[in-house]
Amino acid sequence: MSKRNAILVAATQLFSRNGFQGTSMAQLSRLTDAARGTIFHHFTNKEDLFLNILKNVQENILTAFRHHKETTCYENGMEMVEGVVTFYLSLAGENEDQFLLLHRHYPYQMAETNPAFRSYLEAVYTCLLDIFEEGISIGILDGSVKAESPRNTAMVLFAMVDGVARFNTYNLYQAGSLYQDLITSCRKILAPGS
Amino acid sequence: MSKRNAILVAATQLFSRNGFQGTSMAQLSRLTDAARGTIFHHFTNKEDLFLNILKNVQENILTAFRHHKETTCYENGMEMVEGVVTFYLSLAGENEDQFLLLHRHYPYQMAETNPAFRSYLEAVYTCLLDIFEEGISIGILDGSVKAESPRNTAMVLFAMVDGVARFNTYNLYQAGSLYQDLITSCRKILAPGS
DNA sequence: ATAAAAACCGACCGATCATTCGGTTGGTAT
DNA sequence: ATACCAACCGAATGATCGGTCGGTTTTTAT
Repeated sequence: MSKRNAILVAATQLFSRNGFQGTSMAQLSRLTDAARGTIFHHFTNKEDLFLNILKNVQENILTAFRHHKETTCYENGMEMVEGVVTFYLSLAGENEDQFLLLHRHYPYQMAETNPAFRSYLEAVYTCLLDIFEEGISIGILDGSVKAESPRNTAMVLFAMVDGVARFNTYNLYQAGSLYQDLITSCRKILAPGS
Repeated sequence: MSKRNAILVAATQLFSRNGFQGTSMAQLSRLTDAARGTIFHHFTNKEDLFLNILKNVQENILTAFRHHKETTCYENGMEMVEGVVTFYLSLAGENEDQFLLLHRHYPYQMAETNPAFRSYLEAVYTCLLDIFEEGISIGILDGSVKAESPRNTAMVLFAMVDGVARFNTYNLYQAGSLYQDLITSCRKILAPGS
């Protein structure tokens, strides 16, 4: 792995666990065995490093979902939504650092003033909401789902799934066993009335 | 208002908007017209200041819900849950800074090592989940709600409500009009099958 | 083999950080 | 009037911060 990549990986870990402002370039230098000057050779400044991490996160998530969509097919819309929810949770489990980064408030704070941050974040959430919405819309056509506004229902659904995932990162309760309840709630939200 | 209180209010604003590590005592001193020494007269250090803020947040939320419970009564469990959801959203709207603080990751990071932080956060979420669970349990008894595990259903429900509230703070989309969809989803999750 | 380019290094810089401390002020009890 | 104490102040401190720069090593292309 190139040193530039090693820096990105280590910085993702540090930024997600200790926060952007809670991470010093000295820490990052120690963790990567790269001199501080080397880090600034690859990235113009600390913020640029963070932006590149966010770019990685965005590409990773978009690629993963594109691949998921191409390699799986479902009987109907309801099954597709359920599959997407399951895939989202497993992806969040495999890439803990990247998702923890998205669960911190700092990226969204940056997005208020820096359009580059905003566009990466928008890309992530637009992608996620689009997939949820697509499953819902398909489900409405094939009769497996009933929803008034597919977009709004997708938002509420995603808020629920992401909320459960985030609740786990709080480490206040062991909420890991909520998967079944989550899926059940999804089905109830989408199910057409008998 | 006492200077100590003014410091607490201003610090809540700064910590929630710029983060704990993104706020300097110099900033806080400027915003409160209090010398830096004065802040350290009232609070032993920056972390102790943050802990006192979290204590305020906890007391505020617990008091608000206790008052809400004492002054309102509902026809059945389903109505109670719906009322609690509505009250939670309005409370979050009135105390933006306090809830934004809870939506940042830093308090939970502190809770990993500092038991005082952990106990305040646990108190908040235990209170919230208890109220959701109570509504669900009452609803099961009066027939307005059906749920397998009241506690787990309460968690999923709360994750959904809080997830929507948080989504608004991202300022990526205008998700403010999700209230109706949220309530609808709540009812669908809890509704007994015809 | 050689030259150009890219990667890498760490001492150094000015700014800023949380915290300390010696001292002043204003109110209150005696 | 005196003594006391909590509230308040701001200059000083040492550590740490992000970032720079001149120079060395490694890689690549010719």
